[in-house]
Amino acid sequence: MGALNLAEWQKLPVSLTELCINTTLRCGQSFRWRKNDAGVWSMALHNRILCLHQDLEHLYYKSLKLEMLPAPPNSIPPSIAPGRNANDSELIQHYFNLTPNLTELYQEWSAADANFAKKAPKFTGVRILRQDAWEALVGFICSSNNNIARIGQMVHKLCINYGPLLGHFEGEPYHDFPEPEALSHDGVEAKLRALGFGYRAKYIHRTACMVAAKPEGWLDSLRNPEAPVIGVKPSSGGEWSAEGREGYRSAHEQLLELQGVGPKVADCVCLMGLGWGEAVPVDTHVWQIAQRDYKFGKGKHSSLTKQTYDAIGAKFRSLWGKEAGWAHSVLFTADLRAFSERLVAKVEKKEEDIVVKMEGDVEVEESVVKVEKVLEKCIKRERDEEESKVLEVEEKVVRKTKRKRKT
DNA sequence: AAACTACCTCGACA
DNA sequence: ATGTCGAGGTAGT
Repeated sequence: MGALNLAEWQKLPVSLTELCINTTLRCGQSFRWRKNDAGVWSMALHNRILCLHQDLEHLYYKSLKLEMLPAPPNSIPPSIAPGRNANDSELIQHYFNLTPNLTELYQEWSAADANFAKKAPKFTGVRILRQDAWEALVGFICSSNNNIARIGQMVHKLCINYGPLLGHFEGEPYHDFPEPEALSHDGVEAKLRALGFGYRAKYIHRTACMVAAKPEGWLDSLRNPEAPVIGVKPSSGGEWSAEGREGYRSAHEQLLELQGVGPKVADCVCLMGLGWGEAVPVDTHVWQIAQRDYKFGKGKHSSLTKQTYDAIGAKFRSLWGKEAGWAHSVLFTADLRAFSERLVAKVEKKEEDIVVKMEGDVEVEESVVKVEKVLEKCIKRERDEEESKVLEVEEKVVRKTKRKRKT
């Protein structure tokens, strides 16, 4: 751990069950956050470089003083009302969507759904961010047929090549996310292809052209009025129904007109960029969850057609209610490969103990390595199965360890 | 409507 | 060492 002088930071009292940035910032909602060895998260956001750190009781934050040139490069900070400059505290409350009581919501979802109650306890503090809608749109266009690591690389390349430079932190340049106009010029598609975007290059360029051609503020006009940009008073989001509110359905429909935007991407933008909590993006993970835990995958809904897609969303909305997309995100996170180690955390602890005890014994170290490989396979094979089965695997692996140690 | 197929790239795995 | 596979889908038949 590096020397973190947290006394210099601002802080907000937040429990890990209300917000866990370590999970929330890695679960594939946002693709731009970086974490250093000292446990500091950082990202360029709204004309500043924001740094975060979290412990058991507080979320610490500070934004870097930028030795910036007179004119801010990007005169239109996204998600903030024109002419208004949010302070760090406002920005964090807004970005992390801190108003809803997540602990209470988890309780409600658990009471309504035994499967949620079973899966959620190891994945508390997963909160839906309020990201800039345009950034979310482009990020999720990149997500098609892709993995989270590469999406992050692609978004990073977009910022480096087209986004305004805000400053440096720990020797690294920090760029804001590029505006639609910056991605709408001729030659962008070719360059993005050269940068490794593949077929998504065309989608990004064409969508940027379409959005740039719309009236200023068009994307934010699709927001849930209950979750407006900073500086605008919230108003009613409309009447609730299992199909979703009218405003949500309208936003979804309009997003579908953009290139590279299908139902899943549109729902991601609705949920994470436009504040519509009932949006339920159904991707391959969620489709698998729906089949495994919610009886989809048979008869009428044997494949993921548009009709099945809508039925899954309606099912989850009727089960979890107005913030169904939030609950869905918890289960999605629980299924992510990147978090599968959490299901066997105890084993890893034991491994560490063994290594420490037997330090200096070459033979044993080798056997430990072998066991780790076995563990990996177990994790991969078992990650979709019940926790009880994972526990069985734990015991087997531990016994194997002991045997190998003796030989 | 539903079912197929092509689509870029990259790291993991055999 | 080289081939195959699949990753948070979408657009076009």
